[in-house]
Amino acid sequence: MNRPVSTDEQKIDEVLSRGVTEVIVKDDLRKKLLSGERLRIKLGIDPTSPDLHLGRAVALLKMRDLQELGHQAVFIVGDFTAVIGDTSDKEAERPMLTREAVAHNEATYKEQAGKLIELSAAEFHHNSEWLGALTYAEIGEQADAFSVADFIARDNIARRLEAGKRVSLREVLYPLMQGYDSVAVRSDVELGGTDQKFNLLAGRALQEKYGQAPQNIVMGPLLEGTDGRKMSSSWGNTITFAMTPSDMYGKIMSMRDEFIVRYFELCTRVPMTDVHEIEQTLEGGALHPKDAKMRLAREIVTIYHGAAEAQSAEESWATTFSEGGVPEGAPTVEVASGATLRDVLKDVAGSMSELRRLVDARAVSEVGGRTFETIDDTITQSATIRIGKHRFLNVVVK
RNA sequence: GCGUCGGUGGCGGAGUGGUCAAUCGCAAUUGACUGUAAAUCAAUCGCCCUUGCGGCUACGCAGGUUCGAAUCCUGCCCGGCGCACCA
Repeated sequence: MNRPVSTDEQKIDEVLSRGVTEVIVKDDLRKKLLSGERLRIKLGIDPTSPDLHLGRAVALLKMRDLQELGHQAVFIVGDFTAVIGDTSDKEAERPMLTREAVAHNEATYKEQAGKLIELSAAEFHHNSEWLGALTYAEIGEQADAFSVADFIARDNIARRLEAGKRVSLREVLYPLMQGYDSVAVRSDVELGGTDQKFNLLAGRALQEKYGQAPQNIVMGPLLEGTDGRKMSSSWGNTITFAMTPSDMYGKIMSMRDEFIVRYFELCTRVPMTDVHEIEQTLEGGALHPKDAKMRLAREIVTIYHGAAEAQSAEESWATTFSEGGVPEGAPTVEVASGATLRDVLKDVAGSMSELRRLVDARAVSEVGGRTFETIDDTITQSATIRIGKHRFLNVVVK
């Protein structure tokens, strides 16, 4: 479990550069990594949502790299912060998480994150252990490390103030809590996204206040979703760890070309020399973007599901979309002979009006067969019905 | 607490008594083109049906005025801002 700490300079430099936007303080961290000292690497996890997406993989892969260098992974489950949470979401009233919910999400997290990191060598802590025990006096003391101006200067706060939006005092407390986590676990390095910069820096400030050496910070970029916007579950542009191999493969294939190289760098462990080569051949036109993407999809699916599954996802994708076949895993319904589209598809479409529109748009057809003309068309033999590009339904006539 | 401005479709944001199911932008869906990419073009984008210049339900909530209200009035709820109160 305690592997020796590696001071391989080349590996260390890759750790400090691949998928990294900023390191604070870079020289100091580099020196520490080279010193052979075993460092404590902190990564906070949010137990509110059980589904990890590829955006999270950036920090987790970084953690993995550091683990391989022999450093100690320290995960903080934000069970306390999740409750008091930051209210930046417009959906107000964040529900109080029950202990069961936290435990459940944590278990899911471990299961999913375990694809990327060595779980058995990682520490897990709950920040309710120490945050819940703080007294008002101590909180006041900590709060003294920051000025109101610091907060107002923050981009996201400033923008909301500008726009006349409400900013809760509670949100201002958030960095204090995250910062104190670093004190509690004696963090040497904290990982996070660039959006976390302020909170990460708060850790340094508080550690100094408590007489600890301030942690170094490694910030990674925020991964774009498949459509180029910020990856967010509400946009539907995420790729989650829990997706089936085919879904994951398909999602990656429908991603914008311009992110291919970025995804290789951030979401895979393909050596950077290969990544650079892919980048160059793509630019030179020697490599078709589709082929690059297929390799990318294979690499990523392999991480989460293994090589065999990746292989069959690729084959399934090829038959479905290149040869007009049917994907595996399409839902199946049984109907009586003579059933009409309206009977069979109203639920799939969402509403009758929607189904009418789809049929009018000639979006509903039998795979390899006719295109339906009206919602009263009947189905007399088993077939696979396709709605638009992505939705399939196997219909079995009894 | 007082004053003031505001709460409209997934989001932003028009509309301020009469064809308003609600201009427009974004997002989304579908078709064409493709590599299930992007870009582009086109259509759709509350629900229901016997598809009609059809019916029903919608503009924070509840009432009211009116032939008629998202638009006016009253009360309540929620948010911003200002002032005060409390210290």
